[in-house]
Amino acid sequence: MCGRFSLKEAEVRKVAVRFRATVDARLSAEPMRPRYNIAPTQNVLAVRMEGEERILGSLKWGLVPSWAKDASVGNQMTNARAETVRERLAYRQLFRTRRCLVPCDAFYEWTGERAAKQPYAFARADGALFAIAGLWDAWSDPQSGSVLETVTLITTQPNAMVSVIHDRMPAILREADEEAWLTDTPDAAAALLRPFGGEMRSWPVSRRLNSARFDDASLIAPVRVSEQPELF
DNA sequence: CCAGACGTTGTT
DNA sequence: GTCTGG
DNA sequence: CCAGACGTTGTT
DNA sequence: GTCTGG
Repeated sequence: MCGRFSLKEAEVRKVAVRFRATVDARLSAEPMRPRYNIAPTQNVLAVRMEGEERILGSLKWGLVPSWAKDASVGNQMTNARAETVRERLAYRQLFRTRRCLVPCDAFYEWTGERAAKQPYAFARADGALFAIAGLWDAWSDPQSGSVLETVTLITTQPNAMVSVIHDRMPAILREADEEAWLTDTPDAAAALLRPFGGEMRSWPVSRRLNSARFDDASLIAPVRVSEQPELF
């Protein structure tokens, strides 16, 4: 699945250039830092269409559908399966109208038992930014009236490299397909949700990554699995 | 018609 | 075992 | 995704 | 909000 990822690029402006997007006015005030351990419930950057324009903004990871009675359902909706996303009632409509791109430079998958969960990082071979396919929605809090914008990340079958570690991976779009994901028909968009075919590399990383309260550069450094100390 | 659901992962 | 929080 | 909590009463 | 099941 896709339950953690990194985005080391802290310059929102640079991310916006890569995705040919305009920075959302609400983002300018938010200071950014490099992120190595982005977890569900946290805010992530996302590119959405607003009319003819791509807007780079911030969404909370964990979809809260517009019809939800309260925001807690978002905890259970961090991912949507590519194989069924067009059937599922909670996602069907969003697939037609609210697709987005989530910028990322590595994602993590785990192997092993609960007592010794070992994470691995996966990145493009060239280290470049890429986009995970997402769906977003806006939810109005009936109490306060404030609007919460949220996102879910689509998962698909693993490619050869990821399948060694895990049986799911995020739906990564080729750069050439990003425009179609944002603007083309649902049928055309659905055809883009395939296991990533580009060259990737992977390496084991620190088990400190397991705890979402850690977030520093050491988390993405390669480790030797056999030499990791007990940490919890 | 109304009521009730609307999700994924991993683990067993 | 299952849910919540990060 | 994983980690950590999972509870109430009364008193400070 | 929208769909499914009864």
